[in-house]
Amino acid sequence: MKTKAPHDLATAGTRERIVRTASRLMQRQGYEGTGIKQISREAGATLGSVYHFFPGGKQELGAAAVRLGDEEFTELLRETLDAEPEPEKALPALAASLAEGLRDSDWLDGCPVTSTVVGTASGAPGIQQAAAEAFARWRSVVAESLVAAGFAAPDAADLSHTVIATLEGAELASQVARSEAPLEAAGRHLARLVASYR
Amino acid sequence: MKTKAPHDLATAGTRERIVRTASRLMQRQGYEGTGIKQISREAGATLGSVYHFFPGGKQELGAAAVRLGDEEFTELLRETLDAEPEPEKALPALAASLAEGLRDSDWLDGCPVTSTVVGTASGAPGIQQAAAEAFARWRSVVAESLVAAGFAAPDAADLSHTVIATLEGAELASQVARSEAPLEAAGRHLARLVASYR
DNA sequence: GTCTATATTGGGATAGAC
DNA sequence: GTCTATCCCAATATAGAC
Repeated sequence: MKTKAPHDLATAGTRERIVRTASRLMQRQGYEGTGIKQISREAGATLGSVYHFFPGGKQELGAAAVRLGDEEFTELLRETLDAEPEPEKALPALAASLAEGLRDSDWLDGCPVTSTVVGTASGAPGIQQAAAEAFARWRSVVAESLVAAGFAAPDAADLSHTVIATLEGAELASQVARSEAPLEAAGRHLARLVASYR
Repeated sequence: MKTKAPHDLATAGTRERIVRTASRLMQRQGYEGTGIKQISREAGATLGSVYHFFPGGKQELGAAAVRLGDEEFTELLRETLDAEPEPEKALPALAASLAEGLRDSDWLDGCPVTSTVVGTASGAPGIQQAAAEAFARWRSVVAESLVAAGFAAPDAADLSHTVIATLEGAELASQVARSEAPLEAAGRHLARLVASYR
């Protein structure tokens, strides 16, 4: 098994510092709006190191950044859904978590996967695929949680589509409006929708 | 009253050709991924004409592109909601319209407002504000339609948040997954959610 | 209003010493 | 693995003739 990743940037290895910096910058500025030179500078690495670890250049780095965002949100999903076995309570808590992250960053930090993949559909298949895998993984985490809470498997699979889509859309709407209202409504309405399948 | 805009690019004036081309390109490539030279070339205008009509440069043009996307989706919303007075039927129809647009463009044309605004939050306040106004307008169109269908005004205002957020998120999820499934589920679940407030 | 030419900056990417 | 220097090109924006 590989060495576990340290959680703070200071003690992380070069490769990991680069990926985390790329993910954070692309989350705020998008893929096209983020330069490799800026990433290397803010990660405290040289341009040579970036191309050493990512010979595929910016696209390979973007795909790695999306995969990191995938892992992070997967973890948040699992934690929140495990902490509260009733989805009717876990879903509003999840929406509140997202709202907190947005507000604490002054509405700058939305979904890192969405920010990175939007606008790259045409010319970066690796990034598009990494994002598709992220969405699919999140859905399966939600679906498993619903099944564990006693929902029928087909209902759970179906609902997982809308849970992820609604959270994504509400996070975007909250960011644009600079208001927690869309995420608050989303959490409440998702709980109500799920409850209607009991 | 001003002259009505022609609906095909060929007979449109220069300024309008530029805005429409910018909107279409930014929808596919994002704001940062789209160059002014590409816009001028594909619009059949010279660079000088672009800066003549948009002295504020790319940011002013981006804001105009977002406003055009706002108008277009507002129109689709009004048409669909007026054609079917029952929201339980209109909402799935709306989702199906979005899915059709995505599939017909080979999953390239998502929401032009979202594509353009994502990744510009930090440094382009005009674009961010135009997007905020678009989301607010769409919400109010949905809320008015729900009130007309007999829903209580507070419920309608509240639901309008989730209707827009879910459609946006599902359109994004469908685009990334290259599948109509997220939008199909969204339309069905929104109808069910709205029905629960009857 | 339209066009061409150009100034200037920064982008991604590479080479090769260490 | 790290670092510096550099190539090449595209980006936004401007100037000024017509």
